[in-house]
Amino acid sequence: MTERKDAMPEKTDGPGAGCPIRGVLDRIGDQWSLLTLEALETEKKRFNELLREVGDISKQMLSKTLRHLEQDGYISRTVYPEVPPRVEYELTELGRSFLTPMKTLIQRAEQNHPEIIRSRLRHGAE
Amino acid sequence: MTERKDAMPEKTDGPGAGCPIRGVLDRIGDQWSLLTLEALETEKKRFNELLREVGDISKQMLSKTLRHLEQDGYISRTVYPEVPPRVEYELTELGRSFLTPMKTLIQRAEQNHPEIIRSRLRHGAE
DNA sequence: CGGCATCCGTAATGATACTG
DNA sequence: CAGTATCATTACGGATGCCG
Repeated sequence: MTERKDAMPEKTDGPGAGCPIRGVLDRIGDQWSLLTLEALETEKKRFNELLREVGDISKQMLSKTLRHLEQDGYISRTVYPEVPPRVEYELTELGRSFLTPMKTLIQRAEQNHPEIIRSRLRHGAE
Repeated sequence: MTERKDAMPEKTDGPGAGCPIRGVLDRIGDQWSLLTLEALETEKKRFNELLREVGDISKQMLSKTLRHLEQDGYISRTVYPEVPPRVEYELTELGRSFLTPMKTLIQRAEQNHPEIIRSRLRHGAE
C-alpha cells in the first residue's frame, strides 16, 4: 500500500500563522530538494542520471524527493512508454523561478562564509 | 559534559564540491533556524521569549538552534550577570543580511503557493 | 531502467527533571 | 530565568530485493 506518511500537519502555528517560511522550507529545505533542483537546472535528466549527479543520494530518497518536487510543481515528470522505460525530469517555470533567486541567495551567503567559518572556530574551539 | 554531536561531516561530496548549497542549508535550512532568526528580526529577545514566540519548539531545540546560529555568527548572545540571570539574543549584521533576502524569497514563493497547492492536489488526489 | 516495499540502524526530537 | 542531562519515541536514511 502506498504509505502516505507525509502527514502535512500544517505547522502554521502561533507565529507561523503569518510566516510562510515553514510552508516553503518544509518542501525545499530538506536534504536533497535543492540539490536535485540544481541538478536539473541545466537540462532535463533521467532518474539514474540524477542518481549519479546528486551523488550520495539513495534511490529511495531521490524517488521521494522527485515525487515531492513534482507534487509541488517544481519539476515535471515525463514517462516514455518504451522498453526499457525512460523517465525524464525537467524543471518547470515555477521551479526555475524559485531556484534562480535561491541560488543567488545561497551564493551571497557563501561570500560571508569565511566570516561564518571564523565565527564557528571561535566558538567551536572553546 | 558538553556533547559535541555536531560532527559536521562536511558533506561537500561529488556535485556538492562546487555547490555551496549544502553548506548553507545545513545550517539554516533546518526546522527551527529560520523561525528563530525571524523571531529576532524585530528586536532582541530573551530565551523564554523566543521559546514562546517560536511556539512549538522545545527548550532543548531552541538551545541547540541558538548555539548553532551564534556559532555561525548569525546572532549574538549577551549574558547579564544578574540574578535572576538574563540572556539576550540579537541578530547580527550577518544574520540580518541573510534573513532579509531570504524572507523576500520565501514571500515570493508564497505568491505562487496557490499554484503549488493546486499542483499538490492534482497529484496527491489521484 | 525506473521505482516502490521492507528491514534495520542511527540520529533527531520532545518531555521531564535538575542545576546555577 | 537560562540552560543542560537523561530517557524514550519516532522519523529519517541507507541497503537490498522485487516488480513493471
